[in-house]
Amino acid sequence: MTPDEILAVAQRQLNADPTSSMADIARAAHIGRATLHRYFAGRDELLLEIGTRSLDRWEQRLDEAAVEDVAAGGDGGLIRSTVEQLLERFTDDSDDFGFALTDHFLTVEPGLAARAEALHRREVVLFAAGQRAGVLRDDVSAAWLSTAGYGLLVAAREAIRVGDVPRRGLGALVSSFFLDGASARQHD
Amino acid sequence: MTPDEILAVAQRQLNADPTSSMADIARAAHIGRATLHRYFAGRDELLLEIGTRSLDRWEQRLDEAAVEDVAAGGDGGLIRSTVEQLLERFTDDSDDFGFALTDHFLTVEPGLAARAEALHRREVVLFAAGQRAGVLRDDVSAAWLSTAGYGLLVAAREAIRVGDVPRRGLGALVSSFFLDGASARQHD
DNA sequence: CTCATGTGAGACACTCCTGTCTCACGACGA
DNA sequence: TCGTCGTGAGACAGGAGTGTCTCACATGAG
Repeated sequence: MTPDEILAVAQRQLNADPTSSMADIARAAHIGRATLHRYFAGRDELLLEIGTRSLDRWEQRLDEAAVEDVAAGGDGGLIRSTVEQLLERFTDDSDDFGFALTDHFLTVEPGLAARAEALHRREVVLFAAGQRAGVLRDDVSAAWLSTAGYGLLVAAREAIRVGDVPRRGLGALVSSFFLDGASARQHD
Repeated sequence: MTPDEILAVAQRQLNADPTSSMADIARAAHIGRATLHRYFAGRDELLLEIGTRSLDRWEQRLDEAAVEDVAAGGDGGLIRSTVEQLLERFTDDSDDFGFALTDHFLTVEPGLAARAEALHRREVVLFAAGQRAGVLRDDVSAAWLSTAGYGLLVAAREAIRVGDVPRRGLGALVSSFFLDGASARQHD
């Protein structure tokens, strides 16, 4: 069993129960606790690795979408579709990294928090460009738009947990709600 | 120091650090650890009490808003303003009970989970009525609308934690975003 | 003044998790 | 076949949190 496979199991286990101990994780991976310690020196290191990978994924999504280019371009339609695409990808990713969204250790660890803050700022740049281009409302701060998107990801994870909503199409649901909100649209 | 005052301190402490121990909480309340144990038999009981009170508050908000009556009335405008009012109240309450939104123990504890599920259903009734009245979009489930509202409360708490957004007016921000989303409105 | 009550401080045993270590086993290549 | 390497299992000590108990002290009522 490779470190990557162990990490995947650990993520699943921690998503199910964020308080899982090293012994719980080792059991879920069908390996000895000592073996788990050979790969990851301690629980903190394991969490740190997962947190790092979740930020890697986030960063990768922003890179794929070329948010800086899109923002600089100022094309409203492109910005809007980029936001949609990002939210759908994020929603898919939240399957893997869901617990990282709200885990206290991961939000407190200085290195991770700094990286998360930097990625957050990249998003804010995109949202601000959308506001200037007239496709996103500008009566609220771009930072709030980004944070609201985060909240909807937490909601998506919760909806899956409870089983309220089918996983299929959840990404579209998130991005659609993000853009249009809950009101009935007057221009159908 | 009364039990209520102790609980208030405990909530503040747990909001700041959800992993706080009984000793941390006692220290924050400037009381002895034994005294804390006299009021609350154990950590679980303390958390349970806080969780119960957060659900009490939630229930109280739904009662105040008379959601069943409003839903049965079918008046679209009233439903809409009730949703706005609820979200603003919830946002204010999240100051006190923020950590309860995502705490694992509180979402897992069977009694609390059952009560939360019941309150969630009351909200869904209101949202469904809004859909029938034509003021809320009906291309997504009413359950998702309720869960999305929950996500925005998590976002509001996060925004305050980071300091991105002034607390004043945050309730209006949440309810406005919930209803209208992030898109620029075409009919300004 | 005296006594009862509530409190803080400390001690204690217990549990759980962690991190380390050793040892025996089995697979695998030389 | 024989060694090597990775692994699982178990033992161990240390630390942290919990829950209980005792005791000394202060406050306040009678």
